[in-house]
Amino acid sequence: MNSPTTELNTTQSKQEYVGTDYPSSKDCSSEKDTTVHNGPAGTPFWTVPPSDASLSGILPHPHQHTIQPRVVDPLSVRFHCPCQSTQCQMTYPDYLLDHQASQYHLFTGPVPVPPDSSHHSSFSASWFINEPVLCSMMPGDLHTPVANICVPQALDHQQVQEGLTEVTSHITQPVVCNVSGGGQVVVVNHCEPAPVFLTLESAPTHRDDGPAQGKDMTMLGNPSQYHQTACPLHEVRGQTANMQPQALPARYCECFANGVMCSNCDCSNCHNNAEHALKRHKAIKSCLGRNPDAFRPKIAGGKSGEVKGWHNKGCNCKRSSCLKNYCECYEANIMCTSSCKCVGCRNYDDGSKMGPKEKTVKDKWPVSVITPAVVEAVCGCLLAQAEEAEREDQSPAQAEHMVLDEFGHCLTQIVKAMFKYNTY
DNA sequence: GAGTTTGAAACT
DNA sequence: CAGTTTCAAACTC
Repeated sequence: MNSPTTELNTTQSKQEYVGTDYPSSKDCSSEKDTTVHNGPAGTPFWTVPPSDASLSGILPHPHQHTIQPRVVDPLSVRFHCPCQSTQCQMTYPDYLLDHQASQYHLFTGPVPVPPDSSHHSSFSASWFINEPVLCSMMPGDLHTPVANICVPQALDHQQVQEGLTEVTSHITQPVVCNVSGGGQVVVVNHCEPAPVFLTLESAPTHRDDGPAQGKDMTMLGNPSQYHQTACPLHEVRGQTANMQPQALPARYCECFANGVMCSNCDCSNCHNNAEHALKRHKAIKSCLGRNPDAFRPKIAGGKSGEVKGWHNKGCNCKRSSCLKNYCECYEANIMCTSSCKCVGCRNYDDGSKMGPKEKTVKDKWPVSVITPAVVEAVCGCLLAQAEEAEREDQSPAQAEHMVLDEFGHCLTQIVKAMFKYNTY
């Protein structure tokens, strides 16, 4: 089974924080935020209305579009929004996203554009996917926020290109991006309390340094999700202190693998830092060339509810029965699925966990997609549809029809997702 | 803390 | 794609 991706949004809401004004530890899945924050230049950070607790790709919403990628570059895919509506604020024609995906769904709420923001229009978009979203922009279009990144005008072309390439190389998880009119770029991780800051100078040495000052396009990922501690001592194989390596270590460094630069690590002769941005970029490119999923989180989905997610590739354990932390599935506290190629697996739910003989892959634990989050999302969809019917002054019968139609869409998506995950 | 086991990732 | 190598983390003592 391929990586079980989903078009279902199981994340219930989005939070947007400006600067350091974010909670220290909150489960974003429980958050609802419909307020409008003021950005540094008085530009509002628009948040998405609560009806966004929706299943992506389900709502026939005027601001929701399925964007089909068109390959432009090995590192990026250009997306074209089909929306021609003036109501939709996606006024930027192109979206450069993660090349790994074949299809993304972009959902935007009605975003009012301040009258003075012809260039730096506030733009809020939530990528309802459990896939990495890599944002980039079009060369030569420096002033146009693309895929929710706003580039300060002070940057020269090369900076922008290099910087954004860095950005595209490191956002390896779903993010909600905000665009400010003042030049500060704030990318808010969908389920992390701390924003992921894009800055324009060399990276702060520690994430706690707070928001960067808007000079460096180096991506400072929030490492907490994938990297709780600094990466351990590692040295590039075959590389001595005197040697200039051709590329960064393409493996074994957790920071690098997670798409973040080393910070406060015990690395020896580390090149995974802003100082070696070019080499780092080359290494990233090289890695992606070999393996497009190289910077993809291993564990996807399952932000809330009983199902914690799934392993994108599946484990390959042979001797641990998938009951030790050697097993990535077990370590992530998830059960093995048909994606796994493990031998003698006992990491499945048969009620006893004592299965003496290996089950076939199809007997293994099926990934449930009907999590509480999904249920809630469906309810949100139905409610949004009812509200829309009300706004449009539809008759009760017509409103009922719209809601039922929406429910049918939701069910279709759920069934699709179930087949996608479980490969029955 | 040292040595062993294990499995992911890179490499061939 | 399969086998091998390398590595770091998990585990054991």
